[in-house]
Amino acid sequence: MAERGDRFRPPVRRRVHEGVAEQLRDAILDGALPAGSKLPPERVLAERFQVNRTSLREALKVLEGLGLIAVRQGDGATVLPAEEASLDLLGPMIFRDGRIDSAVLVDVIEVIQSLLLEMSRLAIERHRPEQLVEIRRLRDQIADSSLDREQRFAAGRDVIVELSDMTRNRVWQMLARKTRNLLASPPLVAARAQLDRDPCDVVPIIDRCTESIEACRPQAALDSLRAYVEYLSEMALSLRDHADSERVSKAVAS
Amino acid sequence: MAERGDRFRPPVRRRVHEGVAEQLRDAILDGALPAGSKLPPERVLAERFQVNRTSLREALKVLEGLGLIAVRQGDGATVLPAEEASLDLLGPMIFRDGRIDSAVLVDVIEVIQSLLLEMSRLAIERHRPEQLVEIRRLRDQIADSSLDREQRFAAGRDVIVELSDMTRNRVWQMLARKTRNLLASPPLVAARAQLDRDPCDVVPIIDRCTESIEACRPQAALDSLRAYVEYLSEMALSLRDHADSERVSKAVAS
DNA sequence: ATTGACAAATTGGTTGGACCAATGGATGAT
DNA sequence: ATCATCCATTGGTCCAACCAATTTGTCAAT
Repeated sequence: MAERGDRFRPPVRRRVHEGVAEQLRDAILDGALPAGSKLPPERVLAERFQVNRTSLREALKVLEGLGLIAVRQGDGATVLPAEEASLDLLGPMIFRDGRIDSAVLVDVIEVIQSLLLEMSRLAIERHRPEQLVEIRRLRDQIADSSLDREQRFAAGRDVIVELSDMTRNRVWQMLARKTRNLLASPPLVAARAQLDRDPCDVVPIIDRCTESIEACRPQAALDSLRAYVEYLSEMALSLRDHADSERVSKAVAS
Repeated sequence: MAERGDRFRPPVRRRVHEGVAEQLRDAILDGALPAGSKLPPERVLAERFQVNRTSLREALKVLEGLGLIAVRQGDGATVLPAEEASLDLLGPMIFRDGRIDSAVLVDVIEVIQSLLLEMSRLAIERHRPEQLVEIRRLRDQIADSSLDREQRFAAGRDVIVELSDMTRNRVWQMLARKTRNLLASPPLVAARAQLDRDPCDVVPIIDRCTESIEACRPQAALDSLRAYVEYLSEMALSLRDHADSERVSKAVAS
C-alpha cells in the first residue's frame, strides 16, 4: 500500500494549556458542562488539573476567545450556549473600530443571502408542525405593537434561528445563530434604528410562507422566504449606503 | 425618538490582555502585520505595550486560539493568513477525541453541499479568464500521476478555494478555506485513504465545467459543479458508513 | 419586614521574577 | 564546503504576592 502523506505528523509539542483547554472545550461540547453552569474557581481547577494557575488561565483565555465561556472578576467563568459561540472574525472584519466596513458588509450579506435560501429549502422539507406554530408565535410578536420596538425586531431575527431548527441540522443551527447574533450586534442595530424601518414589514411575507407550507406548496413557501431574504438584504444595503454617505460627509468635513 | 434598547451597555471591564489582543488582531486584519511576518518577542511586546509578559501572553493565546497566529517555542509568533483562520468549533464537533462523529459529519456535509453550490453560482458569474487557467492548472495537477497521491488530492481541495476567489467575495473566500482545511484535517484524510479513491475521478467533471464556462453556458457549468459537489458528498458519506461499521464492530467486540 | 451601609470572603486580574526547553544561527573543526 | 557543537534568543511553565471586583453576610436604621 502506498505511503500516506500524513503518516509522519509534525512533532506537536503538547503545551500544558492546550491539554487543559481541550479537555474543558470537549466537556462543554459534550454537555458535561451545560450552558449556564459555572466552572470551578481558577485555583481549584488548577489544583485539579495539576497545573499552575497561570497555565490554567491561558487555557481559559483561549476558551473565552472562542466564545465558549464568559469570565467575570469576582464572579467566575460561566459556560455560554455552544450555538451562540463566537462570530469568529466576521465581527472584527465588519466593525473596524466601531464603524461599519461597508465593503465587507456587502460580502457578508451576499453570503447570508445564499445561506438562508439553502437553509430554508431544508427547513421547509423537514419541519415539524409544532415548529410552524413557533414561527406563528414569532410572527405575532413582530406584529404586537404593545411590545418594545427592539423586541419586535429581535423576534424577526429569531425567525432565522427557528428556521434553522427546522432543518434539524446542527451546523445550520450554528450558522443561523451566528447570523442572528451578527445582525443583533450593536453597530448594525444602531445603524438600522436610524433607518426607522417598521418591524411589521415582514409579517405578510411570513404569513404567505406559513400558509404555503401548510398547503404543501414548498416552492411557493420558498419563494416567500426569498422575499424575506431580499428584504433583509435591501435593509442591509441601505445601511451600507448610509455608512458610505456618512463617510463621504466626514471626508468633506476634514 | 424612541429609546433604543442598547442605550445602556453593560459596564465592560476592560482587561489588559483584551486591549492588547484587540490591537494586535486589528493590526493583523488591517494588513499592518502581513501573513508570514513575525511578531516581536514576547518580552519586547510586553515592554512596548507596557504590560506584564503574563498578560501579553494571555492576549497571544486568544489570537492563537482564533487561528490568527502560530507560536513556536524558540522561534516566535508568526502571523497566519487571515483567510485560513480557525475552523471554529466545527473541527472539535466532528472529531471527538480523534474519531469521526459521523452524525455531525453528515450535518456538515449537507451544509457544505449547499455552500459550494451557491458559491459556484457566483464564481461562474464573476470569474476572470486567468482564474480559469488556474483551475486548469489544478486539474492537470490532479491528473499528474508523477505526483504524490496526497498532493493530487490536495489539488482537488484547492479547486474549492480557487472557486471562492472567483467570487471576489472575502467571506466566501474565508468559508472556502475553512472548508478546505476541514477536508484536509488528518482524521478525514486518513479515513479517505482507506477508501482508496482515485484523485482522477473528478477530472472529467472539472473539464466539463471549464468547457461550459468558456462556452458561456453558466447553467451547464453549474450542473457539472453540482456533480463535483455530489462526488464530494458521496465520498464523505461513505466515510460515515465506514466509521459507523467500525463503531459497530467495536461494540460487538466489547 | 425592608432597606441600606458596611465588612469579609471569594474570585478573577496583574505583576515580577525565576528557571526550563526548543529553535536557529554562529562558531569552529574537518 | 560540510558537519557538529555551542550559545544566544525566544517561548513555556511555575511560583508567590498583591490588586480589584463581586458576592455574601451582618447589622443598624427606617
